[in-house]
Amino acid sequence: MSKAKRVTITDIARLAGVSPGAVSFALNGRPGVSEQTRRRILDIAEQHQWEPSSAARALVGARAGVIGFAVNRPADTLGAEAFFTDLIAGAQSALAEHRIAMQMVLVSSVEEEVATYRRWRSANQVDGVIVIDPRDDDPRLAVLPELAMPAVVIGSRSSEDGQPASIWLDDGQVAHSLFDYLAALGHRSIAYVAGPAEFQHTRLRTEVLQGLSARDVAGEVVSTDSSPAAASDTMRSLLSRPRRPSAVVFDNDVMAIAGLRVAQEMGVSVPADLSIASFDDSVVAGLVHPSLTCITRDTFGLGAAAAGFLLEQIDAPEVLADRVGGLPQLTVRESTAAPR
Amino acid sequence: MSKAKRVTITDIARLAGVSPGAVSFALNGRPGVSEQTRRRILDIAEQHQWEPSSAARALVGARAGVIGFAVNRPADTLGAEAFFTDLIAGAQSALAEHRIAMQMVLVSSVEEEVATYRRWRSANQVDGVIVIDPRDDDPRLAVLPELAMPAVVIGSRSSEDGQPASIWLDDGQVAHSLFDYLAALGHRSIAYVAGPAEFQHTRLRTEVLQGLSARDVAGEVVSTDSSPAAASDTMRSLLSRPRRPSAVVFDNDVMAIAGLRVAQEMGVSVPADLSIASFDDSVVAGLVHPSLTCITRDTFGLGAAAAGFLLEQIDAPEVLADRVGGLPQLTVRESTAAPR
DNA sequence: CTGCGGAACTTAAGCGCTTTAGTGGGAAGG
DNA sequence: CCTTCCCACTAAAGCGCTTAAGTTCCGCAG
Repeated sequence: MSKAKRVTITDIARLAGVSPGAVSFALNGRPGVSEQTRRRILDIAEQHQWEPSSAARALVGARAGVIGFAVNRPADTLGAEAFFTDLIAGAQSALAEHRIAMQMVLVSSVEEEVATYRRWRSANQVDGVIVIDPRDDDPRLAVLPELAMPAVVIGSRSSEDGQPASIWLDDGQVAHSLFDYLAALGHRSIAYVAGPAEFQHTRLRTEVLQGLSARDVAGEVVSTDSSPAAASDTMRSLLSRPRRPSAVVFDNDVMAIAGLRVAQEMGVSVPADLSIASFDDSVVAGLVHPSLTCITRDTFGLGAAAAGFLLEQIDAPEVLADRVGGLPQLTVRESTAAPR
Repeated sequence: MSKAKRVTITDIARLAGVSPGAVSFALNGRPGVSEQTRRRILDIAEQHQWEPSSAARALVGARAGVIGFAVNRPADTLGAEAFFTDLIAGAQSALAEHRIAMQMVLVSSVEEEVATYRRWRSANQVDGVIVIDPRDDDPRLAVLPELAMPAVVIGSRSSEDGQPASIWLDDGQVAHSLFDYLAALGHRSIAYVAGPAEFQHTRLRTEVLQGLSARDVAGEVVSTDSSPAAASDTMRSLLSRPRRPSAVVFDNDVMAIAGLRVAQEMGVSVPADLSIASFDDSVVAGLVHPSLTCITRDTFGLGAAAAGFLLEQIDAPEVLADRVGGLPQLTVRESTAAPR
């Protein structure tokens, strides 16, 4: 097992009969070499399958060729939602063609997440980061600009000045399309089984539901930790009441499926006696019986958009205009109907 | 936004009144510094929140502090199965304490995967890789040793000499526990809706099923691309026959849920008229109605074990003994029963 | 008292790249 | 014919670390 000698910029330079500097210029598309020479160099590089060492690049303070993604969620519940994997897969698809890698790390608190960003910055380990689950008064949103770390936030909104650019999910509109639909069906008592209250989208959705009181719709919000177990418990207590809600909306598809099961166990017929819907879609949501009415978002596309946006920003840190991420749609399936 | 000057090994050396080399020795636990000095250096480092730049380390050929994970599956179906996310989450949990990051990249062919490994090696970008879905005659298994790239294979078996170490999932036993269970219930006609035939586990499971003919069990295998759509189609044609199988086993939970739905649509009662089971468990598998009998594997633990094993191997490349990864168990739920 | 071995450090080279400050030569301008 | 300028390119200095090859110095055997 001889130590495979790697080809370096010097080798390419020698082969092309130029200096390593010239190769660097050619590679990075900067002036200093003639078009003809550039082509020759690039050809030789390709022919010898040479790619610049990302370590060396990162060391001199140029691009690391990596973007970072710190996920702050309990590790064991990550797999339950398809959201992450879809998001990651989408981001990857956008990164792959640019030969950019994604570094993922699980953290267990916002503080740890911030520390991770600092570490990444000081070692020049990543060129930018994707941030999810923005909170009200989010420390991360202050740290990132301070570190001059390109970032894109996927979430409800941001856009105070000096905050990282964000892909803005119009959670208000999303909430409207679902809750309004239920109201229009005739539901006058709607329960919303939400995730942790500190997430911005939870607050937004809650506000929309409560705004429906103007239309004689009684909305009730239950905060949970987003676990299926919590969803089951909540559902059980909701259905044990003398006056049940006629529709229950869950924050994500797994919770909704858990809720659905409870309803079935308790002999409550869906959608005849109870409508169920979810703010997240997934393959299984359309596969269970009855299939679930959901807000369908192109999570894959969202990940791709976020990654693309991030790359743009790494290239031109000035441009900070927010973006709207895809248009979520209401997918009506079998689990919702007019109340009796 | 002044350019935040980063603290380097030289700063720490100066503060400790030693040379950078000494700091390096202290940091990496090698001889050359007294225990007393080592402590002092380490204290100062911590106090100034210094961590060595992984780029610089990687450049000199030492550890990159990153392990790689190239996933060769269609991007859009990744999210459907919880398997990946769980695996990744588990790996992360094992890596986090060692401050090792994981780099993930999606590839679309084995060739691309191999190319990725080569690139990683030549840029010293990762210290080792996790490989999944071993195939018969797998080119990856030959390339990795050639690259001297530490690797652990998660899969059915490997262990020809000169192949990377593997965490061995006893798919034979797994298949036995499920198929035997069904046979014991009295099923004499079992269909197995499998994934792509080139995966080793597919073959192993198939063999086990066919071995059951000795017990008068007629086994039938249908290869698919693992998509829920294929599962639905297969299920429909299976149930349209004059003589239906009395039990259908799916390669993963999403497929099983898709199959379940088809049965329900066609008015076939599960488990009274038909038993359904899956080789993969997930949260939702226990949540659908009827809940699914599954092989339950601690995927999270598997990821953690794989990552840990990989780290060991990076430290001591000689030790190559295979490992057995967790003990999968049969989780009997509502979807299986004795045939009429 | 000499010599020698080893522990505790220091020196300095070098990993593969980027980048700033040149250098040389040809074309344009006087 | 000489100057000036620009273009295409070279030279060389690092980036932050590791490591092989010293250098000191101290204790101890002879």
